[in-house]
Amino acid sequence: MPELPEVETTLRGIKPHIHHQTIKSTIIRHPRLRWPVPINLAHHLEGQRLNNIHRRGKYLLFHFDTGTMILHLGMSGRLRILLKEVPPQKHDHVDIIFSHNICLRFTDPRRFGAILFTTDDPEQHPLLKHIGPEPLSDSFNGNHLWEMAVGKKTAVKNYIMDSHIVAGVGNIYATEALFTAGVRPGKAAGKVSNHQYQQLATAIKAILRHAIQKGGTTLKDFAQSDGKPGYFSIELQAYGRAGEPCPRCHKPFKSTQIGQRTTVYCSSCQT
DNA sequence: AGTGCGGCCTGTCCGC
DNA sequence: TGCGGACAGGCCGCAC
Repeated sequence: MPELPEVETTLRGIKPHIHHQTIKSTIIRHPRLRWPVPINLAHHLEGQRLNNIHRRGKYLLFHFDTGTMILHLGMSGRLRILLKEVPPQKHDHVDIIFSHNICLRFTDPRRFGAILFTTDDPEQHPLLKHIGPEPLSDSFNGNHLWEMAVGKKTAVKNYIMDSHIVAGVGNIYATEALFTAGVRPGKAAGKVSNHQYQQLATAIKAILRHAIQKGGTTLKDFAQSDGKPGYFSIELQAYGRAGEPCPRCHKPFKSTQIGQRTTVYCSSCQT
């Protein structure tokens, strides 16, 4: 499922093919995503030149003179570049075709993804307005986590997955970062020490950077025509390893539910 | 205000 | 082998 590194890799994969290109047509086969795809999306896009694309958290923002298309991959969404015509498959919901006949295809089996359009400042859009700092920026650090956590009783894992605290940390990398930093995921956010938050911020940055770097090797996959997704996996130390021995202390990993999400941790190494 | 949980979806996996 | 059910998951938006 796309986490921030996959979204960043998607951005890098598609951008060279469509940057500064003009949209010829738009095909919406299935408008029922997380929210309905705007009926007038084609009206906003057709004839428009793509000025730029950038990422905010797990959102991709496509900038045009007429406004901004906001796209989220949800948990099963994919974007591909098609260099030639490829018959659409079952879950290929939206095609955006550029004037040089390159197609940007949005595929999403579970339809938790979203495609929206705003004519206003996208940073002021309700979905983006209150989002926290980018995890790889300098404004995200241990002090930020520490300061925002004062008095919070929610589990630290929920806390770092809250997009208002920091943008784009999902279940997989939250689990991994908590393991790396030695922080128990169920601990109340307000009870985590400043020292642990420094470790945690460092771990979040490191794992995201590592995953993005790994993703760089798969960029070519975004322009494949055979439908192979351009995603990748890094070696995960804790996520999905319930019952397996902790690589540090060899005690079996425990599994629990926090905020209705599967959480794996080492009861000995994470305190 | 802060916190927790319901709901949207479908592919995959498991047990019968 | 076929089928039903549980599960996974991001994240908004509601309810307490």
